[in-house]
Amino acid sequence: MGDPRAKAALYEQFSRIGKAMASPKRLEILDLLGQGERYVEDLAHEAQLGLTSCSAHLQVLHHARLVTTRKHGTRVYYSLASDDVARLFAGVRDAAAHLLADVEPARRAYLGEDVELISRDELLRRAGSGEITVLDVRPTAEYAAGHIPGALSIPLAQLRQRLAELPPEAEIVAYCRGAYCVFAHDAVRLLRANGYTARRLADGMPEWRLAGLPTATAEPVSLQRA
Amino acid sequence: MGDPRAKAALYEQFSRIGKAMASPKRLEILDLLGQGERYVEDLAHEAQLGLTSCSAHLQVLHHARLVTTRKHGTRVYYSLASDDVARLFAGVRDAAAHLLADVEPARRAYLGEDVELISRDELLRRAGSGEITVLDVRPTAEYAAGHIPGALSIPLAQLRQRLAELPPEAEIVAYCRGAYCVFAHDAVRLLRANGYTARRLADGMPEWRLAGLPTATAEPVSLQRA
DNA sequence: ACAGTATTCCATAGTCATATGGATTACGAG
DNA sequence: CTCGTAATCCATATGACTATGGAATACTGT
Repeated sequence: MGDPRAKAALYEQFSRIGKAMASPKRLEILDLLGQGERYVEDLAHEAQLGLTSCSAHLQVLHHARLVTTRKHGTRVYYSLASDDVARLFAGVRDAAAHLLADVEPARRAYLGEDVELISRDELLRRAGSGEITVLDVRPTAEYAAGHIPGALSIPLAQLRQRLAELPPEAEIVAYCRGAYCVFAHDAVRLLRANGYTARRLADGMPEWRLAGLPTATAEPVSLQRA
Repeated sequence: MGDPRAKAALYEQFSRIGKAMASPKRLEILDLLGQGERYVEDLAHEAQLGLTSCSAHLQVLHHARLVTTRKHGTRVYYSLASDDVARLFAGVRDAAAHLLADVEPARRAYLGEDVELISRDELLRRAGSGEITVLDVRPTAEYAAGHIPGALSIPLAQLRQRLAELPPEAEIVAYCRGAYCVFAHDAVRLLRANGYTARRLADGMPEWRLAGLPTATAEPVSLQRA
């Protein structure tokens, strides 16, 4: 049946991927990197980690080759090694959602009440007619790194002050990092409270990209940096 | 940006799946369960684990809901919770193969020289014509749990004594548990050394099933149990 | 009810993972 | 060349994971 030590060595290699995804903080980092490259301090802040812990987690991900690095000036920018990694993260996240009963209460506790959804397919069907305004509520840097073509960029933090930029009659579809990101949830609730017709795209930018749909980069349609 | 504790709790849930796949032995168990249900002692023997360690690993997998149990008599049979789990394992394994340079040498060390391949597509194209004999070289229990319709069952351990059962002129396609299983490799090498034309199906039973292709169960075409 | 077997539970020892603070390295600006 | 900043390296304390042997539990067959 073959050399047991060689077999163990092979599964040992496979497990490097599993080990890299065995920490909640590392999964959070992978999720963030799915939006585009980021440098260490930024990731540490966003994932609520100490700088050294964050760096250590990034080393683990790098050792498992899930991320690549690029040096620019004094900063080190990390990105996902490939779309396979984004798919892998999505697989783990969705498997958890299907298999673990505790995910649903945790999701509700974090995201709050459900808001009305629209699927990617429906959005694509109705997008051409001009009756829908697509709104990207992520930070501008993530919008710049890749967004749905034609989407407006208003980060959630600025949305309340910039409601006037939205066409009052159109139906608004807000999207963000994904189904487990608060931004679009909060945005839809804010918009509806202000009389808009608004729904949330069922998933976020990474899924859009993985579905092979076109994306646009750079030059925000709107102004930036609050 | 939402409650950090709630966010941590959510990613904590996701990481339960990652933690379950963070051990080489547990991945080996998942791979085995992809062939069909198995009881604890059998798994312990096949994965070269002590009984209690194996049971403990199975508890971890069960706690992450990757496996389900069925009691029959004094035995507990474990199976994968769903095809999603088989897909998830395949994703981790294939990600490792793509991302980690150390996988290829480990594969060669375990499986030996490469043997000639045939893809699922080519097999399907040429299967109807009768020029190909499909040979399942896994243990009979795994054949019984699900095999390619029309495949002959000759477990690798019996192949040398039962060469006469194979049509001498036909081209033989051997398959087993998957691309990282020794059985089909050894079978093809044995067949070629005995003058047969033989190739290995590029992947195994789980991939066949996940591709939505038909499977047959029970009643081996050939006799059994050496 | 009793003996036998499969599995799980429990306690333990050794190893590995995580977070953190201080020192070190690498780079760019002046 | 020197200073300031970003990131990594190093040492350490704490907590988690793994394998294993012995005890306890659950079920079958007689």
